[in-house]
Amino acid sequence: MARAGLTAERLTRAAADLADEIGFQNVTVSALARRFDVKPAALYSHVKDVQDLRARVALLALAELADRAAAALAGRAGKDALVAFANAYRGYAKEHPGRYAAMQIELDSDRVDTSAGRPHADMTRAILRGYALPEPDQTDAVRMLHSTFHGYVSLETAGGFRRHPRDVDASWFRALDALDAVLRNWPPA
Amino acid sequence: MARAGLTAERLTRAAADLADEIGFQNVTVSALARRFDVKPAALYSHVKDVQDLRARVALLALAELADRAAAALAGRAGKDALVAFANAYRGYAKEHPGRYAAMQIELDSDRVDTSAGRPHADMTRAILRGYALPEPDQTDAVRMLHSTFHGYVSLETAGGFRRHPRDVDASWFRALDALDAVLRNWPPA
DNA sequence: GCAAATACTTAAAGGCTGTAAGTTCACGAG
DNA sequence: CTCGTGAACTTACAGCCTTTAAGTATTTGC
Repeated sequence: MARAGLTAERLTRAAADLADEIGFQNVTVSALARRFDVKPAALYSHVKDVQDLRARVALLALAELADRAAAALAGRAGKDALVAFANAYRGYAKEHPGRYAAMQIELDSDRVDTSAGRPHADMTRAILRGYALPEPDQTDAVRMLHSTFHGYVSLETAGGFRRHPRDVDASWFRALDALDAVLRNWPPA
Repeated sequence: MARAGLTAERLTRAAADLADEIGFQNVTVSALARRFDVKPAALYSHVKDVQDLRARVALLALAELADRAAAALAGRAGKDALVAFANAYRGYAKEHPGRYAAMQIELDSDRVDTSAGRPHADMTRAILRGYALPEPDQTDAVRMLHSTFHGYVSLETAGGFRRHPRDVDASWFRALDALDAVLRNWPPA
């Protein structure tokens, strides 16, 4: 009986793919074991429990998205950077719905600190360089940007916009226009 | 053996309370049966299955939130209305995290159409009355507002803003200022 | 007061998580 | 080359959850 060659990393990648295929909620130790033609118990040597597995998927997704966003941001500034980042974000979420869903779980702060937490915050701030906002406005703006991106993608994925005929991409670009406008003219406290 | 007096409505309300207490994910037929001192199988006379139970909680939450939002909106216009609606939304989500989480599941469109779907869309449009936006800008703005509200609340609840000392309420109010500003001066296509 | 509808229980199958103990394979040391 | 040790995987099992089917008890309405 040849061994399957399980690894925490291989399991994580496979779990991420599984999440994109069948939904993050349906990623289970049993389903993953089935994919490797192995008994469920075998996974517990590589992964603590199902929470651990899901957290690993979340961190993988955070890292992947950070890479994409960094690439999109390279050499751009101002609205260009804003749009590129936003589209990278939305594109990743649409392409990898399971991974994106994974990112929304609550991670232990130690896990996030030691890995993909920093890059995100730093990068979102990079978008704002062109708009020259002082603190704490910058933090407020970062939070608003992240909220809008996440909210839009999340509602879109959940089908929340499907009840109106207006083109969903068009609304997205208008939202980016609006964000650019408000960043260029950030209201005083 | 006195009967428990189960009803779809009573079960739904109890499930909603349970969701707020232990998290929507943890709302299970068994847990709910335990709360009524009844065997799990008893619930299946009143509710189709666990999906049905969860959908009912979602619809309950949608209706409750619609009521609150309507009350908040009464007699207000412009930025006043925007802020009142937004605070009602966020307040409900923070007060009822389980119910709020329930609202995010995908509902069969027939369910939503026949109940709490309409009021929401109509109400959000009521906010915009003071800003006099033509279509399709109005739809775009509705989508952006909803995205920002949902995104902010969702990230806040998930602890996404906890890594920075900036006051979370302050950022929220600045986001509302920004939304008001952008609505008053909606960028042309 | 009785028949029929309703409310709930018992029973049971099937799936998932997770632990413990057993077996088998791979690999380095002698 | 073979032996032993540790890692990889399986078997076995306990516990919990969902859901259906069949049985019992209680309420309701005629």
